[in-house]
Amino acid sequence: MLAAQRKDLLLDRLATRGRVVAKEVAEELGLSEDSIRRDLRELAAAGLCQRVYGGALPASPAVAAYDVRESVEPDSKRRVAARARELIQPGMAVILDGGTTTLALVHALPPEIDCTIITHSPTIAAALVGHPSIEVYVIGGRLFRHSVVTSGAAAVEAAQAISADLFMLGVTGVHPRRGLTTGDADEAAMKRALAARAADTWVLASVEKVGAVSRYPVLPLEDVAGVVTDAPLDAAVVQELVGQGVDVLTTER
Amino acid sequence: MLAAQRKDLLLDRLATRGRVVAKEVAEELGLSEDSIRRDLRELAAAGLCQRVYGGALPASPAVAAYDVRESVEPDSKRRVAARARELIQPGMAVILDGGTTTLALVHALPPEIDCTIITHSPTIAAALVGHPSIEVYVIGGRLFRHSVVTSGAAAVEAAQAISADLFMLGVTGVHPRRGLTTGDADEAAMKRALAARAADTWVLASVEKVGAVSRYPVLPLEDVAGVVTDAPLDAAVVQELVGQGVDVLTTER
DNA sequence: CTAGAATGTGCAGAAACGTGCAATATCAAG
DNA sequence: CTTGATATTGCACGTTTCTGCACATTCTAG
Repeated sequence: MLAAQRKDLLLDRLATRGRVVAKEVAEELGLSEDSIRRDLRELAAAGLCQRVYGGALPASPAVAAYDVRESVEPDSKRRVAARARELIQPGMAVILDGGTTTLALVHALPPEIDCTIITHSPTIAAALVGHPSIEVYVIGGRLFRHSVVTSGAAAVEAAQAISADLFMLGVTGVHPRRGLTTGDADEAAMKRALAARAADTWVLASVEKVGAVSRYPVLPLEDVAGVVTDAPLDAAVVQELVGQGVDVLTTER
Repeated sequence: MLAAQRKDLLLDRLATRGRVVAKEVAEELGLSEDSIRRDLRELAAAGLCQRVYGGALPASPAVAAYDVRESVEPDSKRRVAARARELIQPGMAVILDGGTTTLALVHALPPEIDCTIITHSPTIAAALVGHPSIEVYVIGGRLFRHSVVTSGAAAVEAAQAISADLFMLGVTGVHPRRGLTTGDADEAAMKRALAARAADTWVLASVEKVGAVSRYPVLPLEDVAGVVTDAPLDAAVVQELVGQGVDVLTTER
């Protein structure tokens, strides 16, 4: 086992299990705790994890991540959600991605609206209980902790069985040249699978996402109907998007 | 369980339940109250909580509004959950039914337990995000509002693809002659489908369910491994259940 | 006021840690 | 193929941290 491989494994474990115990990994890989601790020390120095007594935790704790994200730009998310809500008409079938912005969209929906919502996010599904006239369909599969959605092979397969008018897509990066990106490969594939099942895909991008780029590509900008954002219309990045023929809905009046 | 993780857990509990009782957490995590108290002392020193006799409260009183939720959750459900938790061993695959009792079971689970949980309840799935070492699998389908679980043909079909060691079943009626019953026909069918996928089915029945009968039959008592309840062992109904060969686990010591 | 529970402190054993060092593996140049 | 430089790994040892217990003290309910 190469040292670099081992570090990847450690990061992977941090992402999926939320922690690494030095003793456990050492035993599992058949080498000394010293080596594991050395790796963790280097990862921590690179800012990729947080060392604690006994092992390490994610730099941005996977569990806390969701709560923390909820507090990032809440006003911006609410404004984007309010604008995106106008795209949803009675009778439509809409796929909602996971994430805090789409959750804000649920809260922004009129309680009496009559439509079908399909989602792979347990959080979104639970939030929709308060809307009795909405028919809710949950896409099952393995739960991916970081953003609290189902993904993986089973989820993609389940997604093939549905079709919808709209897909409200959340990503962590919207960039004029790099397109739409997110932080996890499996999640990116799931988003693509969902986009393929909807007639139109709209991207919800609160202000901090516009111009950002994450590691894994989701879709090129040509494949979406447009972007709903809170970024000022005259910002350079927004103008660049418009210049590429992307339909940009802003919250400005 | 890492010490740093334990502090995260304490903060999480403070945020979601509005309080922490040192004795409870110590028992749950299987370590001494001293350690919990030490943690709480340090968190208090960092201004992250407020120590009180017996445990701690959130530092900011705004969060304490959730205290209400805690008090409406009947102790009976918590006791049943604590007893049922002992049936779950590391490495098992467990199907969790929806409902408040199974949700209490999730809260009672040791955070570091290493097992697989399969559920058709988005609420349960979302609650399990706090348990990084548990692999969570969500059964998709149409959302049935009353108890916030997926059911219907698609959900039953998805359930066929899984198998488990245990099924923790929640019903609204446990009766010596009428067996297990619930309030919705579709939901009853879903519960049957799940029971068929597990080696053993245990019924979680808080005190008000024992002796009650609802409209739709779920399973006969012969088909379950046993009942976990909070009802007194010497109650007539419980004796009648035992007389029928039902294995009854009570919370009495 | 009193009994029982919760608390703080000091202490000791166990576990984890960092550092220095030696053995081994890897690799490039000669 | 050999040699020397470099990196990796495991071990030893002294240090730090964590944890549970004992005991004296403080707090709360009745």
